[in-house]
Amino acid sequence: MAKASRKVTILDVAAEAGVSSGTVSRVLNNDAHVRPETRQRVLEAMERLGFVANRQARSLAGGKTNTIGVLVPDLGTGYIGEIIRGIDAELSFHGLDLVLYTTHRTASKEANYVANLASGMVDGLLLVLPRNPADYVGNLTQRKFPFVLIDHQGTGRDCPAVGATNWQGAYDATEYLIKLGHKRIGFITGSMDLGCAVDRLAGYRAALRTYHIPEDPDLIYEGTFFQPDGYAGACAFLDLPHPPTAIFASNDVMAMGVMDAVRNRGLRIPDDISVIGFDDIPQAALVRPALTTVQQPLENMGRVATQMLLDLLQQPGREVGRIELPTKLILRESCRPPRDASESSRPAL
Amino acid sequence: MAKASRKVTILDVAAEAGVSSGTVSRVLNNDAHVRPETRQRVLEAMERLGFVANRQARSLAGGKTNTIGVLVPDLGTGYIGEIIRGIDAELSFHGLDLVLYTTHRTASKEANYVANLASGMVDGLLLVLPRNPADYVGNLTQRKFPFVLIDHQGTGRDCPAVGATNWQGAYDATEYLIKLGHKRIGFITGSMDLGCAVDRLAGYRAALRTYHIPEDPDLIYEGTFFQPDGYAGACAFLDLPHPPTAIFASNDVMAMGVMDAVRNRGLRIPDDISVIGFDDIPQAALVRPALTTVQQPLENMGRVATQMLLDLLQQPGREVGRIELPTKLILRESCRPPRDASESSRPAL
DNA sequence: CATTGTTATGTAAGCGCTTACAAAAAGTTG
DNA sequence: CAACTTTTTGTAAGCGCTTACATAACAATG
Repeated sequence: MAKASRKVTILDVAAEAGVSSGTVSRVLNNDAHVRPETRQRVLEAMERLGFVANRQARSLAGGKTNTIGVLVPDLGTGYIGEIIRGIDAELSFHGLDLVLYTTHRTASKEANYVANLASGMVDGLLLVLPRNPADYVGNLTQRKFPFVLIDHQGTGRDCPAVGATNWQGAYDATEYLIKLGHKRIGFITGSMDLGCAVDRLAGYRAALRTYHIPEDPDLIYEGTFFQPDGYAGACAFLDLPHPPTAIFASNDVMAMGVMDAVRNRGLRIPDDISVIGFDDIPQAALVRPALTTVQQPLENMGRVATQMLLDLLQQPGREVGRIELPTKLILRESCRPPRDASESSRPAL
Repeated sequence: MAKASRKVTILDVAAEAGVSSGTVSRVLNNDAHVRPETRQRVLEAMERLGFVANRQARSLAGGKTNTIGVLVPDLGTGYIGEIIRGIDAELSFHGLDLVLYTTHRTASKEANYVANLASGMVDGLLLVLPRNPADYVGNLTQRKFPFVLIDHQGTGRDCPAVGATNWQGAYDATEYLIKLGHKRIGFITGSMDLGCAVDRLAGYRAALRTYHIPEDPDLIYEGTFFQPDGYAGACAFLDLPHPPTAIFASNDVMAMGVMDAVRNRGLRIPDDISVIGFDDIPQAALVRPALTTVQQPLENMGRVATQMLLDLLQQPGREVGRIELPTKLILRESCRPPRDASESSRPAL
């Protein structure tokens, strides 16, 4: 008995089952207008011949690819991997394929991929940490092409997007440090061309304002989400005449760089300097002291974005806004009240 | 001027340029038999109309998909991400698409995907950490369907594969611990249905034999490459009447579980227990103390495997064997001589 | 039993492109 | 200039499947 082969087409199955190719196609597509006995006969013929449908032909003839394009800035970080895991799970569940493209953080490459993919190559797009969505969001929306942005803010227009409460997360983390008694809190930003980085900085600033702590520009270091920037930012802060007593980094990887720098200065965490990160990647719990961080529901973001996209596939042009999944402050061991804090200096609650 | 749209076909371009669709196709495929002036005219018409070729149609008519299927057991770990990064880079360079499938470590799902994908859906397959290649390797080889196994051993036949020197890597790591003075070295295996796990255990055993250290079955814990097994294995070792002074885990993720368990016992790394992992995923350098580990050239494995596959695409049926890329022991901070070691107890060099 | 309505199946055009083969055009040689 | 060769282009079948429409078969009703 022959196994799966390129040569078995619906014509072969039709001949084997004694029906037309149209009926074979109906069985393939679970059309209701097939008698159960006929359906069974066709399915058995498929099994006997080892028939496997040709996806290209189905896409071309049916006008659908059953494929979703996923654009990511790069690979290899746990952050992206967790999001893709959620995407992959949802797509698998719905029998859709995932085609992966890496933009290498290049805006022109991103726009180029989008233009190509949205021209019939995929049924929809998931754009993870997009660089310049303003370049193409208007066009996609006008054409009712289904897409969802993941972890993004800032196109100047309402469009399908899933993110986390970056602002609130950063506000909560800063507030927590303030309530511990910290009045000088260093902040290391992410890449400021990304909306999530902008929101986290804004949350930090808002918490300072709420508690009437003046913002000190020397306590804000612009980073790029990479570990060396955490290290460099912490060194810059510790070189100040009045160094901070706490450092809040915009992601866990940079927070680990901060921890390195603090230790290299012979200082202790959290006795001398408290540290907070953002993301709650698995390693945050593994470092010592275990990192206090703002947890992002990465995998769930992937899932929710995919579900949103699938809804859009069913109802093209439907109005969908932004969904923000809650962040959560995860308290571990990297924070404590500042050394010179006393009860009288605590903010009134 | 109209931009990319599904509606522009080669017929439109042919009309615009005043040639036949056959000529448009020749230009599309860089056929030599087109006059330069004609070619230019057609390219300009494509530009004017915003033509984008339909990939499904090209695949169906031309019999090639220009797509490579990549099967992985799961996502979210740095290990897989690094390999995919290498694959992605090579495929991008050659203008091929990457379609990603996750088998969720299920052998039947793996075999099913392979059967489907190898039936004209993709031009070739890259199988990362395959579960049961013996199920389908014979069929693929017989049909001259191009595939490459990544990080695999044990199909009982020679076939295209890229791996790392697991045996040598484990031998080197164990040797290093022995030379530090450790005589009781715990070993946590990976999933023993994977060849790489088998090789690592074999390398560990070989090093013990070389230095005449008797193998103690209580010092070998069978794991599955997941972090909880590292934790559980370390707990089992530390509960022994004569616990080990060092623990070598078959991958970094489990090594991090070991670190957790050691700390929860109030012990210090490396003062009380030395720890070694395997892989050198990015996170290995981030934990504290930084993990000594056997580095696998993950990204390069992805690259080399992809190059091998591209060669096979050009010459189907060509005989290709296994390539092993060298591992490398990366010394960091998680190891030191055992507490009771003295110079006289060091093995003679 | 005749009529009407519903379900099931067959037929064939077409999805967008490739490519073999035929025809036309261009170039070379004696 | 005629004959021959090479290059370029047009034509049309076909890749494997979908699906609109026509036809056949079956069921229900008066």
